[in-house]
Amino acid sequence: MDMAMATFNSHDCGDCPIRHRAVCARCDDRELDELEQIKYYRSYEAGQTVVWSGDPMDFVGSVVTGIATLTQTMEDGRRQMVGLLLPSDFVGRPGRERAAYDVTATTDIVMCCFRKKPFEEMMLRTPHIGQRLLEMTLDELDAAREWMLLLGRKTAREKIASLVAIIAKRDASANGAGRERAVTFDLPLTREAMADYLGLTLETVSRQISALRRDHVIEMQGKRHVTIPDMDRLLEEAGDDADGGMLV
Amino acid sequence: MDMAMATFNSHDCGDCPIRHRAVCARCDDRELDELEQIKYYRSYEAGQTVVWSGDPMDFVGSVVTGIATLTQTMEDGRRQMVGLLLPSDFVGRPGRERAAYDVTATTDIVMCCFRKKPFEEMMLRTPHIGQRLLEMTLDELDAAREWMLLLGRKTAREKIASLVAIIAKRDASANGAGRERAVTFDLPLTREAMADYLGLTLETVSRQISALRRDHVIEMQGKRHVTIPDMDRLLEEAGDDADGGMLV
DNA sequence: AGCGAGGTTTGATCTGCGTCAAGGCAAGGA
DNA sequence: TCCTTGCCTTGACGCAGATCAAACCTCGCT
Repeated sequence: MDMAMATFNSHDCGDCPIRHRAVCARCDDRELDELEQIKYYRSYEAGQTVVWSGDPMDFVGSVVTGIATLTQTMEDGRRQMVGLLLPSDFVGRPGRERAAYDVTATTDIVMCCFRKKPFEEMMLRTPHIGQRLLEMTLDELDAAREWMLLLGRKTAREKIASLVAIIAKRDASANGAGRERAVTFDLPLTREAMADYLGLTLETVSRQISALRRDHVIEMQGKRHVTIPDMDRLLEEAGDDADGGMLV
Repeated sequence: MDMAMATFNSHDCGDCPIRHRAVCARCDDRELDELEQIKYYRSYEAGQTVVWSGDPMDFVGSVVTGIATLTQTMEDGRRQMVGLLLPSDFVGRPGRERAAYDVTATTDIVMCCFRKKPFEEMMLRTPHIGQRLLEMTLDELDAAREWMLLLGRKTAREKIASLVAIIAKRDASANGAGRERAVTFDLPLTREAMADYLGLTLETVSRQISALRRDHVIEMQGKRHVTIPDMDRLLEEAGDDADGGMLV
């Protein structure tokens, strides 16, 4: 853990603690200086909307701390979350002027943003930024496709188990955790947000969480704090293969 | 239409008729020559598997003619299609050695492939290939997210209408068609493949197609050939906003 | 302490789609 | 010509999850 923090600090891009996983991961000092010119921070409180779908969006950026979501809404109000943005995830698309989705802060967040125009110009001059962005986009595409399997074919119980497993995994890797038993963390989403992510109603989410608790697949302290006594058991409930389904 | 064919031929990459939309879209003559060195064709018959998930994959490439699918399978056999590959769509991921999904030909197909290693090297030397690949990947990501909305929130009827609309649209743009009424085309998928795409069973697919036919949203000649008397009506049934939901 | 709001849980009931089962249709092979 | 095979359609029935409804818990505010 101490090691991990040390790594964070020695690799910052200006003062972003996420540089080693972000778009500027492979930039040298000169390039970081150049990015610094067009960089600024934005912060939002839990519940605030960062951008609305269809609005002009003149920046791109990464989440530094906190959690945001990407959602799509139909005219009659049905909502589907299409992305969960955890620290170091990238938002915005070079070459597009308007946001395609609603971006909402579900906890207080800080984002490290670059003005879009100069960022695009720099991308053209600095191929490895584009390459890094391609890698990140391909990872996102894989995540989206894993989610399609979940939405199309998994049962409500499997959906909940999958979501808990994913948050546990991301949380563990963010905290540099190893192989210890009894993983523990907070659910950063309301029941309603989970429902929007999983293609369920909030009542079904609540019932299935209760059921998993009753069956000792998860334990809960209060409504948000989760402990996982046996990660393999959880992954089995999620219907994933043992390694969690992701090729690296 | 004649114009369109002329355009195809004057832009070929070697003899790929899809060059203007493929990864080599912005290559100059020297670069095309270089690609030519590492290029070869593969063809498969309807029903054949191109690669199995987890198998080593030493090439990347584009579909030239025909239609292929990307599917994911759970251990108990539940299947979800996660991508539909139409002519000009790209397959394979630079930087990964094994396929993450099953790739299957649903019609006879021809693919234009590049050996992966030299392609990756050329990508490093030729930034605009990577940029083009990024554009294509971002488009795929948008398509995947639109599909997440469909899988998570649409009814069976809306799912079928959406699928028909998407095939109609892709087909129309491939054939350079304009704004004429009464769009007509073949469904390139079996009922079972549609079910795998839509997160339904084949019986439900069949029933909903019958229902849309009964309600004159679509007309059918035989089991595969479709005519759409009123595209706006179809899009309404699909639950999309008028323009089809996609920002460009 | 009392109150209200947002989030959560739980119960009762309904329904869209899955499951199981039986046939239909067209093409190809003997 | 008949039989097989693959694909599609239709019907009957059941269930997982949606919908409607009520109440609870935990804050923060007055």
